[in-house]
Amino acid sequence: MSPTQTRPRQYWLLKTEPQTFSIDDLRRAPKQTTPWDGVRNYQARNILRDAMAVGDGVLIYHSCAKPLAIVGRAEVTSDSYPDPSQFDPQNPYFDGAATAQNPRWFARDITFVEAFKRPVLRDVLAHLPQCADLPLLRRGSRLSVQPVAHAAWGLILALSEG
DNA sequence: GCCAACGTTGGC
DNA sequence: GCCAACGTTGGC
Repeated sequence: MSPTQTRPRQYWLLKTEPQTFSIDDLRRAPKQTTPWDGVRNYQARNILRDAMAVGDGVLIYHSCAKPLAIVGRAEVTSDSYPDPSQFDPQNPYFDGAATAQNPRWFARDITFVEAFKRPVLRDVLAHLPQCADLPLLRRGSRLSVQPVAHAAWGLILALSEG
């Protein structure tokens, strides 16, 4: 946690395909922490780089999964830093246009907080007025790093507790 | 596996 | 700067 946090805590949602990286992978990661890297969309990049802050809350959503659901919670635990994968030619996320002086893509560390006892299903979210503004539920939305309003955050946590 | 929606690329 | 083509995402 930053001792100099200067704004109210904000909330975010991160999409991940569990066959690639799941909430259990995060739980079992060293220090229960992972770099959230490989993001190659400018809008998502901007959120990652500029909008997030240490201490912010993060919901983890499993896409391409059964069931589609928010499955747990994490916390932002680092400032943004250049995503190392953009510099590695062996990495699928390599970007030849990026340089150390002028990185294009950014990452942050996130740390496991809990796996929901009751994952909050997409089908349920879709019926909640408090969640109507979630980009997640917008038709055709592909944003993998997105904001979550306070009301939605509170409701989702309440639902996760049953 | 399908395909709609979206973002990016590149020719002009 | 337009826009068609293409690749990717991600629910269904």
